[in-house]
Parts: sequence; C-alpha cells; structure tokens
Amino acid sequence: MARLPILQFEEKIVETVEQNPVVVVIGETGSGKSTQLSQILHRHGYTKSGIIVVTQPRRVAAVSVARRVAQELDVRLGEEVGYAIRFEDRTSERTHIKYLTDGVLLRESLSNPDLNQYSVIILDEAHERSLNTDVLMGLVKRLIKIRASNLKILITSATLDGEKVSKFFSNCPILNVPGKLFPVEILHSKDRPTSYLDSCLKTAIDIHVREPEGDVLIFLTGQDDIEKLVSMLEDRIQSLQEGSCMDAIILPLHGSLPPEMQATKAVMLHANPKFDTAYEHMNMSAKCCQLFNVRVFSPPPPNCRRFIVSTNIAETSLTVDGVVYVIDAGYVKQRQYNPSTGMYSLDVVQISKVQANQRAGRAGRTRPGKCYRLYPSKVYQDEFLDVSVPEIQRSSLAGSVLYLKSLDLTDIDILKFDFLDPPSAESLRDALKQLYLIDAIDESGSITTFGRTMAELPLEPSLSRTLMEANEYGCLSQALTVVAMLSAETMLLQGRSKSTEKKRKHPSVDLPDGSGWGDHIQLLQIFECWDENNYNINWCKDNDLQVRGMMFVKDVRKQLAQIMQKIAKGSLDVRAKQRRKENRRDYRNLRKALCVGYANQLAERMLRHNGYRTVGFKSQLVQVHPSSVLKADEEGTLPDYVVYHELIATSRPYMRNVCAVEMAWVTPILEKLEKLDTDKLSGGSAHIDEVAEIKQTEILDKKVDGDAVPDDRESKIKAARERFLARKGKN
DNA sequence: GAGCACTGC
Repeated sequence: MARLPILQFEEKIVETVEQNPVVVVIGETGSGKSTQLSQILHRHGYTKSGIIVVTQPRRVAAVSVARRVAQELDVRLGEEVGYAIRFEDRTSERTHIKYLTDGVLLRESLSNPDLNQYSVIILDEAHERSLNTDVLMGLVKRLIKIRASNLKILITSATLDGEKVSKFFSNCPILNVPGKLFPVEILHSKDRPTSYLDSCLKTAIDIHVREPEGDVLIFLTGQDDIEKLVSMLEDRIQSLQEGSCMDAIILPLHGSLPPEMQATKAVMLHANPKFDTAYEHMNMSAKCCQLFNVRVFSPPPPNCRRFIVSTNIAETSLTVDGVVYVIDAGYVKQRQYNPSTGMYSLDVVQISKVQANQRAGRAGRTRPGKCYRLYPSKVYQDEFLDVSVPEIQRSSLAGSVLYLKSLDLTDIDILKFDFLDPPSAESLRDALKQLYLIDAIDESGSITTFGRTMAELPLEPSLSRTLMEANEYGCLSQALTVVAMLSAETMLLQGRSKSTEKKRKHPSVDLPDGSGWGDHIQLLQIFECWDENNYNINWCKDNDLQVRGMMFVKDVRKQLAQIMQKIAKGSLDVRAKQRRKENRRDYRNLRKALCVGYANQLAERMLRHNGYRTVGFKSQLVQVHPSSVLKADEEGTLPDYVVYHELIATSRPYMRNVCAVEMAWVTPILEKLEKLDTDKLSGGSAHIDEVAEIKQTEILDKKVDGDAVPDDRESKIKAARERFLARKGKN
C-alpha cells in the first residue's frame, strides 16, 4: 500500500501535540487521519499513561477503522486495539487504542466526568457537527482546564471550519494534512436551472455520450426525485442506445431501500472475505441483490457505465467505487425543529461549501474526475454557508440539557455552556420547559432525583419519564416495549415506494390495530404478536415488517430493561411474555404513563371538528396523521385529549403517533403549565431572560382557531379547561 | 387521507 500522506507529518504532529493541549488537524479525504493519528501518538508513548480514544459519528466507521488499525498493528481486535458501540463493547484491560461512537463517549463521561482513563481524546470528523460531537467539544474544552497536565485533545475538521474550531480552543495550532485524492475539475453551470431533474438528465446524457468510461454519481434530495430521474434516464438512454455509446445501468440509492442494504454496506466497508456467506444469510430479494451486491458495490461489466442516483447518503456514509463524474444539484433535505411550536419540518435547503466539496471529492477517489455543479460559482461563493447549520441548532435540546445538568459541572452554568455554536435562547428555554413538565428539573431549574435517573436511560426524556411512571403503575414491561418500538420506528416498515406499493398483494391486514387507543398501543400489540410467535423471522416478513428493525427493538428493549433493573435495585418484571391481565382491555395504566411522559406533547380536540390544538406551545391547529390507527367513536368523534410523539409539518402540521388520554390525567399538566415560570427555570441567566420576555409577548398575542383568547396565559388555560368541562357535561 | 434526508445512546 502506498505511504499515507499523514506519515510525512509525523514529527510535526508529535511536536505540536507535545507543546499544546489542543490541536486541530485538517485532514482531507484519504489522508489517513482516522487510522494514523492514534498510531502515531501510540508510537510516541502516549499510551503509557492512558488510553488513546477516537470518536466517530457512525458505528460502522468506529468498527471498520478499529479493525483496520488492529490489522496494521498486527494485534487481535478487542485486545490492544478495540472499539465500543451501542450493544457491543470489544475492548479489554489491555486495550490502549479505542474507537467509539461519540454517543458512547458521552455515556462514559456520565459515570466518569473527567475521563481519567484517557490520555488522548481525538474527536474525528468534527466538521460533520453532530449533536454529540458538539456537546463533546464543549466538555473537552472544560476538561483541558481540569486535566491540563495529562490530557491531549485532537480535533479533526474541514478546511473551512478549522479557524473557527481553533479560535474556540484559545487559538490552538492548526495542522494541515493533505489528502490522497486525484484532482477533480469543477464545472459550474451558468445559471440555476429551472428544472433540476431536466438539468440532471441533460448533464448525465452529455457525460454518457461524450465522456470516456467512468461511473456517474448524482446527488438529489429524496426518494421521489430519485425515482423520477431514474425512470427519465432509463427512457432517454433506451432511446439513444443504438450501438452509439456504451451500455448503462441506472441505480437508485437512498436510506429507505431495504434493510439488506445496510448489512451490505457494513460487509463492504469491512471488506469481509465471507461476503457470500453473509449475503446468503441476509436472504435478499432478487431485486435487492441486483442493486446492492452485483451492481453498486462491484465494478460494472465492461463497456458499461453506471449512473447512481443518490441522496446525501453517498456523501459520507457510504462509498461507491468507480465514480469519476459527480452531478451536484446543490440541495439537501434537512430536518429542523422549531422550539416555539415544538414542530419538526423537513425542508429542502442549499448545501454548505463543505458538503459541496465533499460531494465533488467523490469523483476523485480512483482517478482524476469531474464535478458538474448545477449552480453558478457565484452562488457557491456568496450563498452557500461555509459549514452546514450544526445539528445542535436544529434539534430539540431536552435530552442534551438534561444530560449536561446531570453531569453536575458546578463550575459551569448550563445555559451559558460553551458551545462552538450556541443554540438559541429560545431553544434552551423550550428544553427547560419540557424538562420541568416531566419533573426532571424543579421550578428553579435544578435537576431532580427523577431527572438523574432519566439521564441514565438512552432515550428522549419524555420516554424515560414514561418508563419511570410505568414502573409505578406496574406496566413497565409494556412501556419498555412501546419505547423500544418507537426508537426503531423508521426501521420497522418496509420501504414503500409508489412502485412497490402497487406490487404488494395484501397490505398488512393481520397486524393488530391498537384497539382504537392509538399508535403506541398498536406498536405494543405488534411486538407482543411477534413475541407470541417466538420471534419468528418469517412472521416479520409475512407482516411486512423489517426483520432488522424488529431485532433492533429486541436489543433496545433488553438494554433498557437492564438499566431499569439496575435503577430499581430489585427485580422487576420486564418480561415481554408477562401475563397481561386486566390492563389488556383499555391499557389504562400504560396510557396514563404515556400521558405523564408526554406532558409537553399534549393536544386538545376542537369543539366542532376532529382537529386538535396543541397545549402548552404557541397554540396551533394540528391534525392526527392519516396513517394513525386512532379511532373515532360511533358519532365519528376523536378523543378529547391525545398525547403525541412528534409534530411534523409536511403538507400540513400533523401529530405522528398519537395515544388517547383522559381529562383527569391532563389536569395536573395544565396546573403545572399554569405555575410555569421560564425566568426562574433558567436560573436568572441574563441573556435568556431578555429573549424570553420578547418571545413571551409573541406567544400571548396569538389567537386560537378563530376563537378570541384572553391575552394572558393563565386565563387561556382556564378557558381551555372550562370549554372542556362544558363539553364533558354534554355527554 | 399522506408519504420521510441521515445519524446515534
């Protein structure tokens, strides 16, 4: 193997690390930073005083990089070199180089905040700015003050972000390590196309007709566009394929393709020689096998060009060999959270410069390539952000804030926690409100005993709270199942594109329906069915459930059950097979526990129709998602109150995964909302208060569904209750 | 009566 570029910098790296507590390393693709930095420092004695730990944002990366390093050092994986990911810890007492996902490192620092066992912490791929990496950056910044004498931090980032990270760490030095990419010629379009798909199609055909062999990778935003372009390409290429040019294979690539893809991905990344066995074991459908084994991950037949039409999954998560041409439409689909409404939306946004460069780089892995950008270079220069908006500014922060509170960093004010890019004050306030409503913090913002326990569970706080309440009501086993199912929800149903939809003969007729109580109950019933069928894999297939998703649920459930056992310090009945007695008919206790956990995700039905308005947020009209199994009564009326798992704005604002609850359980929440004082919650943090005041006024200005609402919070809540009671009297 | 990019504990 050719010598990796990074090795020429070995002395420089060691010298810089020797003299500085923090070093930023800019390493382009192919520089070997992920595998070599740890080994370089190991060679220079940094494993004598502790372990060198390297974080990765993805599990496959942690595993495959660890495997590679073990190979290079000629040791057995899990001994001197190991890795730790969720459900799998392959390290031993002899481990001195350890790869892990950033989430695992956060969990570790929960029980050992100073991370004393580590002599070096390397935060790899920090430019991806995952929520966990951002929290870690804040934590290590604090750590180097405490452990100045015996801790070294390395942060790897992208060219455009290095200065900023360096500044964050008191202007620490930046080392540049070149990559091993071939040159990629960048071609910008003159104008922005009126139709991206047409423009993609034209560019792709031009390449196919004019350019020498080499695969084409096309970046689009989602499944819909991908399917459209695939069929457009098929049509067009068929019409010109009269021996005038080489053959073509057109392949879609996105996350909702069958689960076998994921497994294949892992196999490929690990370059597993047992590929064939693994492949048989995965029991692939003929189509999938064609797509992912024969086609995307192995070279095309001679005189044949592949067109891979992909989401940004091909940007970082997965590498397709043989790509020489990239077509970049310049957009990506991003999930964002709005803290004032509690609503998520999935928006198409422009990519950042870092993303654009990453995409272009995909053309230069095997030989010089070309990247066709369907936007002018002026747009790239003037409009694109340097780096994508970090996840921490696009997510609900309840989990992260609870985590930080539970660390008890007495020397740090959580609300002024030193983030590379701080989240908005509004977002922090929203997190505090959520935590207060589920008893994780008290009215002055201090973490409660409840909150500490909740922080130990690898779940969203609302679900942790549900488990704890369920434990009180004797329905822990059911609640464990529900929250585990929710953690895997997107992996459960088979990917259903419009074309596969038609092919399906019987759309899951045999699955339980939640007995009218809603989607959580249905999820519970589905798992119970599987349990009754002894976790039979064929049962999943018969019911159009992804096997991998269901297996994941089983793992999550087991992990959560273990943690709950530990917390309760006694033996709990967490068996899925537990005899379900009186609770089975109306799932009353379970629904009650969900209501307590989802105190911040409550909605009240409107008087005259089946629309709902959210309670506790700036009031909005929302609807039950059409995919829900929640049932109306004989008169066609939905339940007066529901809790929901998430609000998502697509064509309209929808509540996804709803559960019917009762008025009596809602009252305590309304009372708590009445007492809510965000100023007090944020512990008098000045900058928070300012913004809070402004927003408060905004919230109270809003009206609800045409009904004039008194202009203050207290009477608004009272009015809501009165309206409800009036309605109740009618029935 | 609708549809969803990608990760992770």
